[in-house]
Amino acid sequence: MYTIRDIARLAGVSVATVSGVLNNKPTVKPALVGRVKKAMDALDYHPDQVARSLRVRRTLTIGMVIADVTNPFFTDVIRGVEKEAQRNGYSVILCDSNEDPALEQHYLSTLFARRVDGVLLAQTSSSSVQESRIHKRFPIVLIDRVPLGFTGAAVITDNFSAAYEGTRHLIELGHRQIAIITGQLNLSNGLDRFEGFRKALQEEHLALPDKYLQQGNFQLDSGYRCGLELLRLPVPPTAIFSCNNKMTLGLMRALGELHVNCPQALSVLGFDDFEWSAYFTPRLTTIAQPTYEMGRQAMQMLLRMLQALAENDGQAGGIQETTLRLKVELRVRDSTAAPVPMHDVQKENATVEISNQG
Amino acid sequence: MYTIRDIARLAGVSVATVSGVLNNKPTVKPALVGRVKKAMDALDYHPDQVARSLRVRRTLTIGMVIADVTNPFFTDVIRGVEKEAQRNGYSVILCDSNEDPALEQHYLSTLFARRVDGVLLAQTSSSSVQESRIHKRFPIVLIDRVPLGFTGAAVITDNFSAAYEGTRHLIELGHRQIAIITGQLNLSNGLDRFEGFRKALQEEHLALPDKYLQQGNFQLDSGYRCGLELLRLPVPPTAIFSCNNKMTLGLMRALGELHVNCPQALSVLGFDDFEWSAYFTPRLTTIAQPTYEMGRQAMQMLLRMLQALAENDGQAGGIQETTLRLKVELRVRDSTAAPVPMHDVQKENATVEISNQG
DNA sequence: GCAGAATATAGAATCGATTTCTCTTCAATA
DNA sequence: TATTGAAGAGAAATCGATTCTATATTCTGC
Repeated sequence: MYTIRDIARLAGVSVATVSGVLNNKPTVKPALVGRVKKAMDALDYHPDQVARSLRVRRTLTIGMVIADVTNPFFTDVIRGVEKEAQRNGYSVILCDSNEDPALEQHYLSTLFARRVDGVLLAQTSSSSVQESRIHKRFPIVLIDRVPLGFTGAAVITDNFSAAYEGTRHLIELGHRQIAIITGQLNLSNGLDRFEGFRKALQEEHLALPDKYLQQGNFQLDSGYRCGLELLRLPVPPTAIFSCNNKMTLGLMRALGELHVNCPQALSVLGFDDFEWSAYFTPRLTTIAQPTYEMGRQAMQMLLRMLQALAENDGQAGGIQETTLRLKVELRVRDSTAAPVPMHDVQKENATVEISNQG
Repeated sequence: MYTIRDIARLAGVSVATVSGVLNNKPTVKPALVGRVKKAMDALDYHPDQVARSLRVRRTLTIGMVIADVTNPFFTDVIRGVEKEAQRNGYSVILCDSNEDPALEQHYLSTLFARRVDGVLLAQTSSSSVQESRIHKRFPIVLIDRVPLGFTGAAVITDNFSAAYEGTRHLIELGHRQIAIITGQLNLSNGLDRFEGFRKALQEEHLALPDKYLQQGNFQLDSGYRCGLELLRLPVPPTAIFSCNNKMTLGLMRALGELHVNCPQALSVLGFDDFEWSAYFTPRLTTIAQPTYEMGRQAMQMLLRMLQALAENDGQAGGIQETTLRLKVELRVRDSTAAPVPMHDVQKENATVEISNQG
């Protein structure tokens, strides 16, 4: 393993000159640049970023802490982050907190010890980032979820409007008995979706019976359980709004098991689009978040914060970044349709019974 | 930001003692350990891993280069890697090569410059790792794909047996006209799956018409295109073996568009299981790779290599790691069934024509 | 051709940890 | 009491870059 001194010796120049070449300093004479580069090629020299990081106090590395790499929502976000990071010479240390606040804390400490320049965080509990101690360590951009009332650096989607528009879609199809399967309500993504839903119902003076409000936890299993609950009600809803991709899958499973036809007997609207939404039977109507774009924007915001820090020589100041709220897109496919009048539904159910026995 | 000297001063000990405490050296007296720890707590001191890495020439960081974070196969592998890495104090720098050999090369260079201790690599082209230059830089464990004839450090699945068993399943159901949609054949995963398929056919003296062999590229679109191709043949197959998850989705889309009933008119067997295989209509019969376990095993293999290197003081030697080939599991669900006798199929096709027009 | 400014380069200090070396202190043992 | 050894203080070297300072060199204008 060669060092900058080996290169300097071979090229017959000083280490400062080699460093100048490495950092494209304009003061180095072209003739020397050539000699130095030739020496670097000859020894297949690659400067040690660790040493460089120690000296310049920048690692060109950021940490990304997410709740679940397995969720296609996050993988698309990762793609956007990675792309933008790579374009700017940054590497990304990925940490999967697995929805565990303790593990999340542990990862944040590790990232700090490794002196990452900044962090992108999809927090699992609202408490962890409240601590200003953590914010003092490095710039943080929140993704997808923010604590209630948070207005700082973050990239999220306009969950309220999204849920509102989605629910309007169901109402406009003629649905009056609409149920919801929510996620956790202590973070913005869960709560705002519910509030948007509720507002749409209220505007139309539609009731939301207690039984029609099922609280899940964004996991597949909760969608399944809440789905069974709803479908077995004496008066089941004619449409269900499921607040994320995994719960929608669980819900579809419940439909399948109870042989409930979708969309004839029940319309399903799911939050989060994903590559295979369009391959389901029926093709799912979803609310698509601009996942890739969220990743890109979050990384760009973090880069701006890092730049500002560098320019102000470590002092906070300059333009403060504020929460960026991206628009979503309603993708109407085949899982939502006008409700069938009540007696028709009962006929439908009768048919289902027969096919159950057959 | 405090340094080890600040701690030493505050605790009234030497820096060597603080270092001893940090590294759990048994020579430091318990009383001093307490005093040092109190000082560290008081200043919220977190030792600089960058400085440490420079000195001890280990970063406790590994690189992971994969072809597509968006593929659930890889995200499950990542989970396994992350878990095992975290348990051993390692961090993971994730790089998504996006199936681009040039980008893969770029990432390998970056990882080297950052002095990662080792690399896990799902290579996109067989050429890149052949270069011994790269292997000299750091230990590498290949995942999922190896160059043909490779026997070094790698964790893959037994693709040959998997494809063989899967094809046997189709044959035992009574299928005689079986087609395949393969991936690229220049890497082990693509080729071995095809070979296993071919062997099963040969044993039963079943023909493989040229038209029944469709070469895709592991992307969704190719599964769709190859699927259309197969379904429009004058004599379409009664069963199709699709060699990865994305192509299976594309194939299912082709089925849907042509209104081909699965499994009545056509059986589909897909390589790769994923969380939502069981939520399709029909539920997909798949060959499930132990993805999480692959990640775990690969990380463990890399850790063993690192340990061996440390013990031999940087000299290669000791036990050489060899390719680990994990078993797969055939998950029979509803997309495969016995073929319908020919005249029934024609009836079926007739129905299809009608419903096409309707 | 030369003073003085501008600039290229050499040499040394630096980042913050680990580690080595010398030397002191104190306790246990013969 | 003398001897041995352990624990750790204190100072300095080290990892491999960057960067500051001082020196050497080139350039400009008269």
